[in-house]
Amino acid sequence: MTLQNLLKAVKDGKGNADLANVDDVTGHNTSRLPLANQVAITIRDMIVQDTIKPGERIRERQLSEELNVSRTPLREALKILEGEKLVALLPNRGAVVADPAPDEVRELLQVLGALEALGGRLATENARDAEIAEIKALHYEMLAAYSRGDRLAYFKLNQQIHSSIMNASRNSSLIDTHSHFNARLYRVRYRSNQQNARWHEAIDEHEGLIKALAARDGELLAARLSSHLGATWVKVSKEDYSKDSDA
Amino acid sequence: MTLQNLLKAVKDGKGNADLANVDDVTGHNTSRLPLANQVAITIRDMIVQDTIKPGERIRERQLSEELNVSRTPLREALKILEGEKLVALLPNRGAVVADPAPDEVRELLQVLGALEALGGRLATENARDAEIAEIKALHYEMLAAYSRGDRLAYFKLNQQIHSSIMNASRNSSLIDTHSHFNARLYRVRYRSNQQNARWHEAIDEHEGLIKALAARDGELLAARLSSHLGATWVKVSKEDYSKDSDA
DNA sequence: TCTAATGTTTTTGCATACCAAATTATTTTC
DNA sequence: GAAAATAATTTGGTATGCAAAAACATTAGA
Repeated sequence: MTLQNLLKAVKDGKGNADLANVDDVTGHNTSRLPLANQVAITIRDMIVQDTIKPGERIRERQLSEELNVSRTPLREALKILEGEKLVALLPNRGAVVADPAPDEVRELLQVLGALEALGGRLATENARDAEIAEIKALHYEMLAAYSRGDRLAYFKLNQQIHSSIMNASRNSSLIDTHSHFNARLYRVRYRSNQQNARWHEAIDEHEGLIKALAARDGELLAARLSSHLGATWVKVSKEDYSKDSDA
Repeated sequence: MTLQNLLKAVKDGKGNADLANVDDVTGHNTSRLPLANQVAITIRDMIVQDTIKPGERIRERQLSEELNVSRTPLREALKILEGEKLVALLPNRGAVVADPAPDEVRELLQVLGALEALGGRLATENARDAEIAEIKALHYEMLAAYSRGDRLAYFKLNQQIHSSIMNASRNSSLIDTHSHFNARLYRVRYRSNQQNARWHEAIDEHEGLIKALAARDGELLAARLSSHLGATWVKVSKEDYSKDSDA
């Protein structure tokens, strides 16, 4: 894409066409966000979706040309992502996509477990019946995906269920932090989902989650959520950590 | 501080004297960090220590002159702090120091409680005996401060105890996130500490914490930590939320 | 006197250009 | 083929310019 197009697009008033200028992952409209934040969203998506791979360098001049923004907002975006630990900024050596070591993944899963436990507890207090019904519905859809062997659909529904539980907690700081940690772990869990052979244990665990939620048993749900994440670590840690692709 | 001093200090070669160029709050040497990060540390300290007050506007030209940095790294710093929710960046209106509503404080305390609960549990597993002994020692110092009616010393020791427990968890992601939330709540808790009349309940609670830690009873410590934070909310929520000073 | 409309000044958001220092790539030398 | 010297690139930071938005001041009008 040339500068000309860009200028035109920009003049047209609604932002930069190279930055999917409509919605981000969470469905929010981003076109009126500061450019740096839009850029951050774009890069974040690239990282989470494995478009740029862990350890890969991000060259700011190059990327700024690809996205048709100047270095200034791009550098700001990188600072944002550094704060989210999705990139590491090495002094004088620029940005690389974060590549959490197994130990760090274990740590992150522990924290995520604690966050989800709290979220679960709060959800049993605050969720509306309709929300619980919807989560149940997602659960059945997930079972359907499982039954079909559709790992991708399974994975996405699984994520959706967990997010929905968090949303039902009504604690926006918690929701935020959770999605933050989730982003850092997304790739690892995606890969784990593709490789893992012990699918139906996870299904059983999920069954238990839904029951605890339906019964509005906060303690039980909290306990199950955090042990669920513990089990995730067991799976992840047993996997082949060597490089490969397929996103 | 004048521009002149600044220029001189900068010329002297080792960085910017207005950015306390040696150590930050956590005792780390910052002089080789990127300027934006140094600036972020400086502003963070100003916010936490109430040098700039909640709701106050941060004018980037003015502040960049005061700190003797250009607008670019300052803007990057603000993006960092926005990610930490210590400042809010309003489009076309710049930065204001975050001013969490009571509801948000409640949310944050819940999350902090969950984080500390996890930290406590892990600490009972991972702390060395010497660490526990040190935490006990801090506890007694805190009692001394209580006995003297020295609220400031009490407060700082209290913070230190909680941080020490988190450090003993050996989970660096957790430690990070905790200190992050702690920063957001620092001001509120400081004020609460100054105003609160029910000092000795807190002392009792602390007594319980230390016992649970010494006994390496993870569940108990976790439970007590999170209810301790719950009690903090009860205190905070009852306080006078209107403006005033004294930091 | 308060409100509203208008004009002026300030600030923000972003681009561009420039440069030193550090890093990386390439060549030369042994 | 490794090491050293050299060249090319990249980063980190400054400075500057400028359009658009917001804040502020001023004046006019009910």
